[in-house]
Amino acid sequence: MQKIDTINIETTINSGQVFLWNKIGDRWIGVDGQDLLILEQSPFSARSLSGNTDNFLRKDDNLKKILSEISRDKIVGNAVKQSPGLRLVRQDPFQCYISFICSSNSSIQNIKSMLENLCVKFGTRQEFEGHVSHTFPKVETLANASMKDLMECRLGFRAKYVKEAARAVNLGKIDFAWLQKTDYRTALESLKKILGIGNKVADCIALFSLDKMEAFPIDRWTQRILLKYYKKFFNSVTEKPMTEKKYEKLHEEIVEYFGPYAGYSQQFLFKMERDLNKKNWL
DNA sequence: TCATCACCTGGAGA
DNA sequence: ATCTCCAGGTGAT
Repeated sequence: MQKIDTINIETTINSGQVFLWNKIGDRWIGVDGQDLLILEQSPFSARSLSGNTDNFLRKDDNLKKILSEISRDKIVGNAVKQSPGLRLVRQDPFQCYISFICSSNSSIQNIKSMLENLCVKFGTRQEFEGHVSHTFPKVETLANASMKDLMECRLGFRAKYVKEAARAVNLGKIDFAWLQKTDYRTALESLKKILGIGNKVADCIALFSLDKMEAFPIDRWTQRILLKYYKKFFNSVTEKPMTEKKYEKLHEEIVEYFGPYAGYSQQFLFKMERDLNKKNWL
């Protein structure tokens, strides 16, 4: 039985929050903004170019409190038991922002491929403990990238979204430090002004990089989960794609039901249902 | 406010 | 081989 604050790396990497990770031997190697991380399960070790891994691993979270709170819901409680060591990680906001813009109407493999292409074309080549990787592009680089280069990364119709989104950050219209400090609702409104960011993508960015624990991304999978296990609590949920208004209404009901750590609940539920359907991530 | 529909791309199944 | 459908959605009518 592992301690409550022991992270299970593979479970966490394969829970749908990150894309740029690869397992090489016993090591998980990942890109987080300008940083590279190497994680090993046993014996546990976490190392990075920057020297700081606590931030990424959310060492400041009170897991005991969070897990016990979200486990008050029986189904979430089972999901928590089913995926011991599953954690949220705190991602580089710009990478997270671009990643989920790229995620729209695409498959996991495809998203990963787009992001890898961006790193190779626009990132910095780095060597870390014998592994060669490319870091994520800097804001300015992506903001000034040509459409031709972006299209060569196979972004398809997302190329113009990525370009404009990067420009918005470069111009200061999007300020991640500020978004981190402000409240969930304000952060969401700000993000949704960007072309290519709707409710779902905004929620992913808010949860995975802006410390908004009440963010609860509702995608096709989450919707299925709500319909399957929580129909009587959220009677407005259907299998049809949701409109803007319905999404917001449902989210309010969700936070009311799941509480301030709804984002953590979502992570466990999502992982549970993906496993049930034998869907792997990376 | 809501329902349709198109959208780059690559992989899976018919 | 060729086609169709779909994948962690979103924007434009």
